[in-house]
Amino acid sequence: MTEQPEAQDTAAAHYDVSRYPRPSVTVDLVIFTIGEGQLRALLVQRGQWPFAGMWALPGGFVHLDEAIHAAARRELGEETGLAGGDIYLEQLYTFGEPDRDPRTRVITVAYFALLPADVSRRLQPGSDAAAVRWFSVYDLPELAFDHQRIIAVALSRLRSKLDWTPIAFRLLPEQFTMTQLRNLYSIILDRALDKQNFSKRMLHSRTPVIEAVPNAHLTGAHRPAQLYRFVQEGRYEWGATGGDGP
Amino acid sequence: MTEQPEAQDTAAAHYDVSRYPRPSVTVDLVIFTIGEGQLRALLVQRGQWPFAGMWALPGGFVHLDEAIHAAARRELGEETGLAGGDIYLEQLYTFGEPDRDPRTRVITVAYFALLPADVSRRLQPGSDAAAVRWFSVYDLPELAFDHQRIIAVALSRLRSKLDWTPIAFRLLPEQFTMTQLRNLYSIILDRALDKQNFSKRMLHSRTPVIEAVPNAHLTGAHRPAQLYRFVQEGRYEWGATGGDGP
DNA sequence: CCAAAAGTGTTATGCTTACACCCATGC
DNA sequence: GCATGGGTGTAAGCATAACACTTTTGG
Repeated sequence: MTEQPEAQDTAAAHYDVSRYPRPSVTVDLVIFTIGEGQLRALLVQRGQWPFAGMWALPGGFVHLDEAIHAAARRELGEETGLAGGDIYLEQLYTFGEPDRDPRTRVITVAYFALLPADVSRRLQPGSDAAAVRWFSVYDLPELAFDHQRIIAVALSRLRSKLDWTPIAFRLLPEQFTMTQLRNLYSIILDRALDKQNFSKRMLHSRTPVIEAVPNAHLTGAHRPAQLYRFVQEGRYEWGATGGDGP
Repeated sequence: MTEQPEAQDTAAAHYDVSRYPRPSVTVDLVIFTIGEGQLRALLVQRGQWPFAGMWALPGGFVHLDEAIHAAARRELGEETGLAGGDIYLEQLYTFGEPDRDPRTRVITVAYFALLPADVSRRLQPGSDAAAVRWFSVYDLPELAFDHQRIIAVALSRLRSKLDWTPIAFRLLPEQFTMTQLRNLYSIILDRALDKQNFSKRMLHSRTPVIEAVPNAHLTGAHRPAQLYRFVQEGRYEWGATGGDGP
């Protein structure tokens, strides 16, 4: 029977539910951003047992009166100082091996977030002088708990979503050049991409996803580059952003 | 800080972890099968408050010393009588709105399972004369909790995985005709599929996924149909079956 | 003038789609 | 022999991949 431990019917069954031993439930966040030509994730250094001194994903407990996605967004805000709900946040997977935390049984619902490059650059990670740092996902330190695996799963999800959802734009400023966009894909997919074919795919696809910003050009050391913006053509199907669920 | 509620460091922090209020954690199962030309899901009728008399997904508590995927597989065995680990089982999503269960805070990790048509046909659902039944996913009764939504998410996941993973074969017997396979896709995707093009896609794809069984034909009312089988060409990348994780 | 980066065009390939057609069996 | 479902073939269209080329700026 649903919600019943041993498929037993008892008259007082609706009181039993709270008598069973309960695990702790946390959320852990894989916060991605693009910085200095690298895909980076935000990590915090642990101050105490277990895994004292090691780096770990930001996270925390889910409050009893709080939705899981709300806990994830709260943690995101606490960790980055970004209050707005405009940061991409998606539930990743739930990890719950009995021995993943030596203290007690802890089940963690992992989320991943995407910070636009310009946002994370303005950010003061660890403004309280705490040990909070961006790490390249291809050069991670030894991680606490099963966080290595969580990041691997997050990276895998990010990669696979890259070419069938417009998720990439959540890592870029509102306006960007074609080269920036291509570099983003190149960094995440970890392989070279043909300049022209990439551009064609983006601009001349059946349902166009980006459009040129009129009279907007990025002036730099060489020929000015056209600026593009993402176009949401009537609400795109995102994975899961604001609410709780896909 | 990870695993800490308020990002505070205290000396006795490793004792604090178990003092915080903890939610109950369950697993709920969306068990799919193909029966009588329909995509069906297994439901159980609730005997008590809350939602007494209504239909719900099979599920139960995660034991404290038990991995989540182990709990899901245990429930699958209890509900279907199938002990083997050869049934496809994949973590779907974690639902945890504070009010989704009127008894107390219950977070549920939803899984979906795929039963081959021949297996579910041999099955005695509700052998203990309990109210356990297969329902067409396109004609569901009113459901308890947020189970309607869980099924919707499961169906969506099943559909999207259909054409980039060999997940369909987990719903068919080991050998099947091309028409059976096409009907399966047709039922799940809820649209007609061209006979020849479907066959071509299956047989002449770059990495072939099925192969003809030599000298095996299904004899019926008309021309005998070739039997095919799935070919795993060196361990395919499944979503998540046995272990815990994608 | 020249290096560097932006942007354009052309061809080949391969998968998908839409159809038209033949084959084998039971009644 | 004929209805029914199983199986094969072909041509058009679209998207991608590979690659050579022109344009525009700053120094």
